[in-house]
Amino acid sequence: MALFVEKGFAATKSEEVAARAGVSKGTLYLYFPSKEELLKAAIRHTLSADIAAGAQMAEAHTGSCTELLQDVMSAWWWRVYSSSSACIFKLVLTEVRNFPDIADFYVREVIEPGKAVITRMVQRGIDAGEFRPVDVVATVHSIVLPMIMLCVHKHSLGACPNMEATLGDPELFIRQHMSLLLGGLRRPPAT
Amino acid sequence: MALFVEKGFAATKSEEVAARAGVSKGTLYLYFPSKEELLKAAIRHTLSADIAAGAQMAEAHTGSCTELLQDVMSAWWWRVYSSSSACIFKLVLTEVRNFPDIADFYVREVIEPGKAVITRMVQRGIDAGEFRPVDVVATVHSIVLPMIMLCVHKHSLGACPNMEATLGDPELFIRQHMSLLLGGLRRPPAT
Amino acid sequence: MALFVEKGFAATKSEEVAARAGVSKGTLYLYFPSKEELLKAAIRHTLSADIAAGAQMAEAHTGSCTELLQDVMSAWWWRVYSSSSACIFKLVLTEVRNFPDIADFYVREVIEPGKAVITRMVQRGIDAGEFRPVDVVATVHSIVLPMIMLCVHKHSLGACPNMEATLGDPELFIRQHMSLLLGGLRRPPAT
Amino acid sequence: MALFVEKGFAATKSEEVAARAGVSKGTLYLYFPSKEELLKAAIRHTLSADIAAGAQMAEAHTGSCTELLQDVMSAWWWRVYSSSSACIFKLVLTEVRNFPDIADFYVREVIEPGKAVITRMVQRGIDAGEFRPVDVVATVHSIVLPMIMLCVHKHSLGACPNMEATLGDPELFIRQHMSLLLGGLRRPPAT
DNA sequence: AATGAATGAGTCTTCATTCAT
DNA sequence: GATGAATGAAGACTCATTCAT
Repeated sequence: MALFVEKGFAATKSEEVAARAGVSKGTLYLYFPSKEELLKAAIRHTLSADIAAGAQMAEAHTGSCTELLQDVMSAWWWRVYSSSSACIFKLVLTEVRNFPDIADFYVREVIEPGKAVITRMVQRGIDAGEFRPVDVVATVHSIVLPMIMLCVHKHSLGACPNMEATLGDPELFIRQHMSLLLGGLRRPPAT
Repeated sequence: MALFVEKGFAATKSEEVAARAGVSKGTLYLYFPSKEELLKAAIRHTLSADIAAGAQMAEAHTGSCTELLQDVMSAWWWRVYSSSSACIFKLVLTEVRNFPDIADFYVREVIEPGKAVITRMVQRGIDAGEFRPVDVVATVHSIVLPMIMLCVHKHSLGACPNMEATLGDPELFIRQHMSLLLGGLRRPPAT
Repeated sequence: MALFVEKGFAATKSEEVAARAGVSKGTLYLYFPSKEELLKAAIRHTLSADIAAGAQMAEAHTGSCTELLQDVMSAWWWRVYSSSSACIFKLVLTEVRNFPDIADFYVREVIEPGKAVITRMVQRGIDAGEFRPVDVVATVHSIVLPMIMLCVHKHSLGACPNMEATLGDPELFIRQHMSLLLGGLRRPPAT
Repeated sequence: MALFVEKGFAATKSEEVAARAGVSKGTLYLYFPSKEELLKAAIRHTLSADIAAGAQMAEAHTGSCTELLQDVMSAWWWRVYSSSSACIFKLVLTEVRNFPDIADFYVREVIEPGKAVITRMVQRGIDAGEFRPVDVVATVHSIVLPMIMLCVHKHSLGACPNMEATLGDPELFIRQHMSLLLGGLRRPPAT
């Protein structure tokens, strides 16, 4: 993963992958029939339990929906951002046009479950009268797109020398982002 | 550009580039000393007047800052998203770790001018008492990161067969995104 | 051809072929998409005019059928044996099971035309009352199989050091072979 | 043997040989120091008793030399053609140039004993006044070369799909071949 | 004795780059 | 200026052979 994310699939040599894995070139081909299958296996393997974890965290939460989005979303995002899953986003964005099978898999395993969790949070807030009756889909995108963008950035420009600070402190930003969005989302107290 | 964005630098053959340009392989090397320089030239060339245009549109605007952000930002973003500049984001994300020179150039020519324009809009709103005294940098990121993400998506997953609709209608989303943010940004009318 | 015949397809390196042809490895792949296609092209190219020549020689012959078979067949065979076409037989025998397309081509271009020429000679002799009414197909095989075997031998055991003489003088053998067969073929003079 | 004959030495993988033998790759190397030695062992092992059998059959025969050649030769040939020894001819033809040790062995164990048996049969016929005083060596070749060619064919073109019938029925052919040769060989009855 | 995971030298094939025309 | 044939360094992949178990 690290090499594919850093250099891209085409620019990564199988020998480098083998070396990084501490085995020989031949050993790679005992376990994966081609470099392409190795990539797909790496992608599949990385998407561990992070999404399921988000759903669980959301279920377990007791409290207002505002707190739910503010606290649970931030915590979940930070977990993903800090983990090795974060690089999936850059990798898929980068390679999906050359390997279209990745698209189906990614949509099914990442995008849809991820959106479902957040959609439920937002919908719950609307149903409870805590949020204004906004367009749920657009709201979900307003919430997650910056989060994904930070993950992509971390493994792209943010991983270049002297570029770490380009987007500032990510954790702080996400808190303020959620706070700004919740400001627009919350129903104003009835006068 | 089209080929580099679609396949990535390493997977794009000079011969394809030549064919797409309607010249021969040799001709490419009359104008560019190497494939790498060709990439850099393509990136430099693409960043036409779109950023300057944003600044001008902002200067020319008369009206409230809310309208400024809602109307001018949406229009500017749409202009970029629809133009061939939109692919720059995906290309840079993809290639910057292999060609770190691109980083400086991109930060200097794209990120900083772009942020400056938006920062000025937000700051103006705060100074005018129209917006709450939020963290300006974070707010700018909340505004632009989804916009960049849509551009990236357009040339990545969104360009894969049967994936066009994954993020819904982008223009509609941006309007709702700005509206949600402005809801959180506007100072509540004093009671 | 020389290399494929000597070492076999699988044991011949494309680099050797290129070197023998006086070009670089890359140049080979400008003209042939793969080593396999190179083999097929080599086979197709070798089957020059030798078969047509046999037919012409047979047509042009005036004289008894005994002379026709004795003289024309020997001359034709010698022509093939001495030419670079002779190696085709060994090459096809060796490689046909790995590349079954070669089979159709070989049957169509070599076996069938070759048999047709000889069949006509034998049939003419029978029709003229010069030969006994033998099984024509078997007779043709009795004539040609030793001839082909000599060609195969020339490029196989016969090309090994100190093995040149294993089958004796081929030209002499073919004359005696034809003479023996004609002894069995000719109708005994009516008493 | 089956695999070496089918694909050739270079294109046969040791793993396939092991699988066909029902053992593991490692086990092969317990019994043979290298793939090349495995080939040589296979060749040596195949040449069982078939040649000695021919000599015995010839010795045991009582009757005219014409019958000897017609009956014993045909029977002997059929025995070889039908046995697994038949593939030796193709294998040696194919591999002898890459492994010249095979040549000596083959000449000593196959060619010379085989020729000796037949030479004796022909010579006996001449000495008995039954055959004309032909060139014995050439006659022996006229007899055996088509026989060997049929064996080679069986494991080459003849083993390709839809090519089984290319040379017709081999047993029938050999009988007619011997009959044709004997026609040329027999001394005409004195008038 | 038997195994099969691991190795890395060796091979086919690609493609950025050059240069004679 | 434009071309495209030629090059050869580089990379994916294979497979004979080894060796710890």
